[in-house]
Amino acid sequence: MGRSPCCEKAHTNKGAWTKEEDDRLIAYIRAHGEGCWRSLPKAAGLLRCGKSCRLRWINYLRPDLKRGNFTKEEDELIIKLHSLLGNKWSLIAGRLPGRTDNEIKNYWNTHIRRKLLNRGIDPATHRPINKASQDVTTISFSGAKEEKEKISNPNGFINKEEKKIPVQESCPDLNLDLRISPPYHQTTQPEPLKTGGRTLCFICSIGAKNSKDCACSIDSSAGTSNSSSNSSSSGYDFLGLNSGLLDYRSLEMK
DNA sequence: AAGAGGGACAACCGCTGTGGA
DNA sequence: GTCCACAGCGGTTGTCCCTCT
Repeated sequence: MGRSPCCEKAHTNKGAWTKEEDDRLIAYIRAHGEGCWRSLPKAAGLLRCGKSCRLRWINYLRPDLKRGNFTKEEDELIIKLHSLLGNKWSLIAGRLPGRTDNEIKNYWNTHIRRKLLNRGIDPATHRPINKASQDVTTISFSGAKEEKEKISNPNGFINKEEKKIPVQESCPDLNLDLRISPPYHQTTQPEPLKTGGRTLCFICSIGAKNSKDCACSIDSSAGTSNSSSNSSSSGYDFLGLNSGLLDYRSLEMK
């Protein structure tokens, strides 16, 4: 049994894409649009697997991609979103126009992770490293895999660049300790966020419908009491998520 | 100058979710 | 309810390039 391979591997190219392959793929998608990736390589005359074509298009050839360095604003937005969503790179990418999940994932692993460590913040939990064990409720779907790193730095110093930087001093300019608190009180219009008569959980409200983290079925009557029209006064339209649209300009760094 | 080591990033692999038969 | 094809996702690997010794 088992699943058949996605393509005939013996007859497909692998590795870096050539200019000619790129041109063929672009021309084909311009003419026929995206979709049906399995049959695309053959139709476009490419000796590539459909998955490879899809990845190449999505990550590098799409015309709406924003190339170049990440801005400081993007940096901070990624950090905030990661603290909320964990390694849900596609969701994070969805909030950053012109950026791809792969790009963000690479950028996280190569730049931001180190940046947070230098600030004395655990990139997995977004808490100060020396306080990571405190009982603070934060939003994160990622596990505590980074315990190893904490254990490997028992003296409170991290990595080569920060030999002289005690972790104890967490960054003064960025508070990433994101929390959810229960509704302060019911507003006059305690309408839960509903779509088609169905109450949406927090996960769904941020666009992760049907995710395994979705709690709609678990607690559909919890009454998240969100009101997008009066979110700021209730303090419960968390990051503007009730509207289903997170505008990063509204994210304010403490 | 040359090799080692590490960083950055493109690409691949394997798994999961979804929809149709 | 089950099987299968497909798209999409996240983790991992491969490779290039730069810096250091």
